[in-house]
Amino acid sequence: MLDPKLLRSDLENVSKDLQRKGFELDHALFSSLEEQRKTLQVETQELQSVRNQRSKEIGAAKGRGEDISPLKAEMDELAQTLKEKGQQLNELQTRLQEWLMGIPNIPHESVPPGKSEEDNRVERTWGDPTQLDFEPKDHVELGEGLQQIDFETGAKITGSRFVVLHSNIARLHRALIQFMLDMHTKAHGYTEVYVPFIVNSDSLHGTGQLPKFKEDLFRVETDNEYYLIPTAEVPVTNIWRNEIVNIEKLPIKYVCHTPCFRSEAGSYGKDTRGLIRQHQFEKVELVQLVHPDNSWQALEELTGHAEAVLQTLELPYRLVTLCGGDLGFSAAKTYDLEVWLPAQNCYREISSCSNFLDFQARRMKARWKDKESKPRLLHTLNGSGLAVGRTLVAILENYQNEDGTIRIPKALVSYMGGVIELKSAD
RNA sequence: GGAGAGGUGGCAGAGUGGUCGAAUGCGGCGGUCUUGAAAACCGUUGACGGGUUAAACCGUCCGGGGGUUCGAAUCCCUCCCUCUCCGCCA
Repeated sequence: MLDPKLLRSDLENVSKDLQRKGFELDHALFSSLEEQRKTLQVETQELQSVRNQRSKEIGAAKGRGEDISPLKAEMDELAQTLKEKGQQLNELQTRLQEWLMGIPNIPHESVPPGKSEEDNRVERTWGDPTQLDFEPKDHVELGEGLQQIDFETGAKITGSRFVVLHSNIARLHRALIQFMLDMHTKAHGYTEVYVPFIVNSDSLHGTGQLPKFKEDLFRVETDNEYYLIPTAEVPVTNIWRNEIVNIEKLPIKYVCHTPCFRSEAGSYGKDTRGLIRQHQFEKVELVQLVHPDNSWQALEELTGHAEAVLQTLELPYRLVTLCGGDLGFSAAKTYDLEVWLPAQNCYREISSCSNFLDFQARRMKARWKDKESKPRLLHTLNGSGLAVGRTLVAILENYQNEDGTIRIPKALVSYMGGVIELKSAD
């Protein structure tokens, strides 16, 4: 959520900045709601003030044993007016709040203009695209060839966009998770957390998935309004919802492995082949809560932590800055890491690292405080470190041999119990 | 699932219709004392919103929502959460 004070004081510029995200701000609506709110709020508060004063007088008069019935009659009318005004104010504030919740974050000035991913800016490339002296197979062909990736059974058990992994590919999938968690805890100073995979709607409002993106979520059928998490970002960031953290604890850095569940509404027909876009996938997520002065530096660092995983696995990738139009709802700036996939002959997203500034923190009331000052909003960041399924895809495709076997990256051999190659007999 | 107890400020904990945003203790901050620190003593210390150049000032908040009342932390309804015991169970 944006700062309402900013909207009141600088509507023109906010509006201009939001256009870079392709968002049209309704000036007239805001101005009119805001004006009504102000008038009503002042009126209501004045009435409340009178009521409080009169009530005290009644109390005092009663204490002296006086007749209070004339005073009470006067109060009846006041109470009635107050009730009406109060209700109007409530409705208005709810409307304003909902409207505000639907406004995306303002893109940072360094975010390139543009409408779609074609306008994203490539910042740097690491490694050379893998050269194979044979026709590369894609991960589906490789996995099915080894009889260790089984989409048909996934579809039978549940439906499309689900998968069953077998034997050493299942193990490699697990090895990747352990490897990533170990790296981020040991080398990058993150604390590992384990969190619920089902969350309530308050948490989803906090990080920005609700109210606008309900159709992307799986709702759990219970009396409570519960959802499966679309990313660990939701439960992990919400650890600090409605909390005030002592400045000495900053920065807070969490790493968390969870499954992620996404309905993928609106992506019908897109990436229908393979592991790239599943309803259920594993992700190791990096989350930071930092002092507002440090969030831009933290974004560079966090992105570097995700890059380190790719580098250690020796997977070629590039780093792009998302353009305004491709930027997510809550983010002020996002770096995507795109890994090279030989079979597709292109780079594909494997990590997304964002700075949200105080946008999520304001929704969540996640604040920090030092000795002298009042509570102030934190800045939040997160990034994939990395998406596990897509990393598996990248390894299969980049480390394939002509006969369809797969070499295991050096860094993973110990996690694979010494296995150095995936073969169909496994 | 059954029975019971409870949710109050950073924490602990009093408060059962008015002068209660809330005693007291701890913690925090400032000071006295001290070469310094500790102890002791004194003072101070909630959040959010409106308002103001700044202040003054005003409002809201005692788990959430609703109700009764001139007036609610306190009474009623409802939901959520925590704890204890029993049952079941990875």
